[in-house]
Amino acid sequence: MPIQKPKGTYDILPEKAFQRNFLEKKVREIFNTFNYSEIRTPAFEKTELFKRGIGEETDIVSKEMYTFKNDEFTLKPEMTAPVIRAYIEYNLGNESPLQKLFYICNMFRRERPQAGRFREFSQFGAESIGSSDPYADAEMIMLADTIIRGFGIKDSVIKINTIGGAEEREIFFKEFKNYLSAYLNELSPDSQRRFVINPLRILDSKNPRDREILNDAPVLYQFLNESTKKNFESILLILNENGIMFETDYMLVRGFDYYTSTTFEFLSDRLGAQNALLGGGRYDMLVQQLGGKPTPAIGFAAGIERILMIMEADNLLPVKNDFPKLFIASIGEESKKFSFKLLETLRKKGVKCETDFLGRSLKSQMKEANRINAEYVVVIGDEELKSNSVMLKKMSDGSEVKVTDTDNLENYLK
RNA sequence: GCGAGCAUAGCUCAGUUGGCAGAGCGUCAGAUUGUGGUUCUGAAUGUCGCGGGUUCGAGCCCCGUUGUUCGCCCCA
Repeated sequence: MPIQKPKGTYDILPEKAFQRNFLEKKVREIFNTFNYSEIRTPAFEKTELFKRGIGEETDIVSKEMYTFKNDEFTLKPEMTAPVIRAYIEYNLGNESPLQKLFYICNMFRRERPQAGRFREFSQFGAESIGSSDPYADAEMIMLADTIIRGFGIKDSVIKINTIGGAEEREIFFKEFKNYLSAYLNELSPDSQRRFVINPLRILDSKNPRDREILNDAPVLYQFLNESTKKNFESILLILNENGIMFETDYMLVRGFDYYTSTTFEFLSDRLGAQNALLGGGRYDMLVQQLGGKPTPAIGFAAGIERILMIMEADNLLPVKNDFPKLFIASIGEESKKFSFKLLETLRKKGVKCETDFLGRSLKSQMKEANRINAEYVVVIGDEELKSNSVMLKKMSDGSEVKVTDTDNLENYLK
């Protein structure tokens, strides 16, 4: 039995690699325009980081992490905790009161694979650390919006909510649980479980009966402080003033414990059962929680596979088109020697070119040149060696020109 | 962790009540010996996912197993 790739992973073959490079290049350009700088962190971290950062009770930490070496280390399941760890470790807050960082990297979660869900997957994301200004929230959402629209994705909907701070939520939970306790038996088994572990997640339930019950439930927003609400209103106003289309959704909840106040998602209904293309929010307590000074921060992460999925469906991805400029065909040993030298000379000058390595007939070499979409072909045979000149053929129209200055062949490859 | 579907050539897939393993695309070669694309001719490539069972006979039926896809959960 040949060995296969691990479950939930994928190989990126050349055609796909080309598309991902295209996507990453575009993402980098936009991050750069918004003055975000790239940060890279190790593929694995101390397990403790994620336990403290994401929350021990979350599904990810409790059952989806790839942990090894006596539970000491874990392949990163998300990027915010590692970025904040580095922020604290290198005192980046001292270097500058506002750090704007972005990343593009792979992450690991031991989930059952599904449409748009993998065990090793890629995200790009940004973290803006140091500001609690509503304009920082707005910038983050506009940055995400610029990237998503920049890809030509049109039907993604932005949903925004605020979930307040821990104290505000405590008050809400009291009322919320009180209300739900009357319906406890009617709730779905999942929601009954959530009732104990993480009541906030019940707001997210897809179960129809759960949704009915939620219709008359207390709304979190009403339990938030005036300042929290005011801040949220400011963000919405700024977005409006800048032409960003969004919907507020008081049911929007996110999976990690570190979120406070603003949360947002970019949704699409074309991702199978998954619907989030991008998700993020404010996490004003995390830096402190991980041992740093109290520092407000906000960020987002976007699923690259999910974005590619939509772009593929909408024909927004480029086809690999980095073809060789020249194919050098040769006939016989002597000419092969000469051809190989010519190949090397041109490559040193930066010309993308190719020759035959299979000892094939001239006809086959021509076919090969055509197959790889070489723009030009030269045939090197005895005649060419004798006359020290070559016929340069343009494949698109079959036209040929005689070139005697073979040392500077690149000048004729227009 | 739970549920459902699928597994035949490199790719996409046919395969009849159980009776010789197939097509299209791709790959390779040739169409008078130094010029591609179009066309024509030909060729190679399969443990029918794997292991059992039923049967004179299994790609097809049954059981198990692995992989995969989709959904639940969760998330990007």
